[in-house]
Amino acid sequence: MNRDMCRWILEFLLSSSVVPDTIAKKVCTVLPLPGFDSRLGKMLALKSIESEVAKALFTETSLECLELIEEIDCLDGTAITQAMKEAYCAVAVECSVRYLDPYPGKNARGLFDVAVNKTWRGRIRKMMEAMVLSSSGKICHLLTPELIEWKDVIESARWDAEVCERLTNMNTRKNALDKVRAYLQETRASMGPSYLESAALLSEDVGLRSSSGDKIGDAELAASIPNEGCDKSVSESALVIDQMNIREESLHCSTNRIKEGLVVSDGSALQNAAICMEKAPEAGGNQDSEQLGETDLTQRINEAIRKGKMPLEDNHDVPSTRRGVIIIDSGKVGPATVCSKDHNASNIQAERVQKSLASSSLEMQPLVKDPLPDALHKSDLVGSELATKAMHHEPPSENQGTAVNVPEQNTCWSMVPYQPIDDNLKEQPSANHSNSRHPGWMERDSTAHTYEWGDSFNDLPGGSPNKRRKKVKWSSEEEDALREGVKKIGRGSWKQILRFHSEIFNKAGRTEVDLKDKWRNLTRWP
DNA sequence: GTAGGGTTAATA
DNA sequence: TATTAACCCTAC
Repeated sequence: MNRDMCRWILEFLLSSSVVPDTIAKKVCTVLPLPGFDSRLGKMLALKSIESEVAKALFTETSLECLELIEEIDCLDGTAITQAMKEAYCAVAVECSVRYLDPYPGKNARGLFDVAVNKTWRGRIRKMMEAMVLSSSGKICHLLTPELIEWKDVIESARWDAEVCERLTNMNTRKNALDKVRAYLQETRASMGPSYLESAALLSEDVGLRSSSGDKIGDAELAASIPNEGCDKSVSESALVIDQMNIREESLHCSTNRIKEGLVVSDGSALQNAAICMEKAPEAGGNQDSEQLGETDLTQRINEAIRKGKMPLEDNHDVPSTRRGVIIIDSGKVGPATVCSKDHNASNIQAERVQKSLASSSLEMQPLVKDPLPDALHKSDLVGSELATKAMHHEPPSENQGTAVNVPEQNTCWSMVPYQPIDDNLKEQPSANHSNSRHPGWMERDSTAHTYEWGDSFNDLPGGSPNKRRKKVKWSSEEEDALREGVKKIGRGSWKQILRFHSEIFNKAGRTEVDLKDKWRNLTRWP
């Protein structure tokens, strides 16, 4: 089959939302694929993300795909949009919170720890380190202040039961779905229709115009076809097929390889030498490559990574799989990231990382005590609450996600009432709340009489009970904490906001009622 | 636990 | 004295 036709078909399949993901994947495996451009690489990554959206189940695959798209966009000079940043952040949060349970059963806490290690202490921390250590001025656009802020929150959930409870009361999955869908919609729109769709539309137009007596030339035909990645001078010339051939000669990026092989992500080589990759073997493939197992391939890549920087020329020594391999080298030392359905190779990588994380998690367990008392574990997991929790959380294993039956793209069976963060919305009743109450000595009972803070304890029950507290003006720190709490948790969840920033609000002995009153003051006047 | 009306005290 | 912020009370 003509390589251009293969490209057009693949582009159409990847760009079409109506083509089932399974069919697109199947075609990818049977087409004799040519070298690919960044557009197809991006489209394939988008398709992978859409696949997870359809299952309402986010894994690190989506994070990796978003990181890959960011690198492609940077190379192409495409701006990294706010929607993409928000989507990445939301998925990162969901990838951890999905394993979170404020009243964990056996091993539940360990799974959350592993997720935090993989996503936040591994992936995102490396981003931060790369930003700090990078001498080339490499900027990771996905590393936003919001993401860094979330890192602290997620980390604190490992030992702070209140944060843990607050996170589980937030519907991070729906938030991630919303953000990712918005990003996908925006990106699909910006990428425009596929070549086949454009050609079909154009042919209709040509037919109409021909019938009306107008003529259309080759140049006009070519100019009307979207042709990202191609020089303008080329796009202005003659036939579209010629353009596609020229583009193919000048670009070396295999979407198929992204999907089928390993992606060793690294920035500087992307910036300095574009994407260095193996030329995909033509039909029949490279015999040596086929004889080498993917396990060997993975080991050799990891070995190269362990040594430090993997020289570009070394890529030629890396045996290609049947579909090839993309090696993107930046000189950054890090584990090979797996972005594929290539289970033989990627599972080995994943297992290696998981073993490492599991061992570190086991080391942590004797040192970190579960902050929740046993009584909470027992008393709260009863009746309808238990049922609600079962709905709230999917089985705490990424592998189990594939078993979830999601017949429709927009269906999320494990959805819980959305916890709004909009100031104008009221928080939904919490599915998880403790019946236990442990008021601090500074915390007032709303039904009790009040006292001056300066009063001694001896004055309290027996003294004059109706004294008002001395007025304590709100500091800017308290106001900022309140605004942040309302933004993140939602207006009306004063108790949760109080707990979230207890270190700030406790200084002046604020109560949840104080927070409510203060917010009323802050929003009362324009 | 929260909302909303009422009260009090500081300040211009 | 009017305004405002902080605090109190009570119904839900």
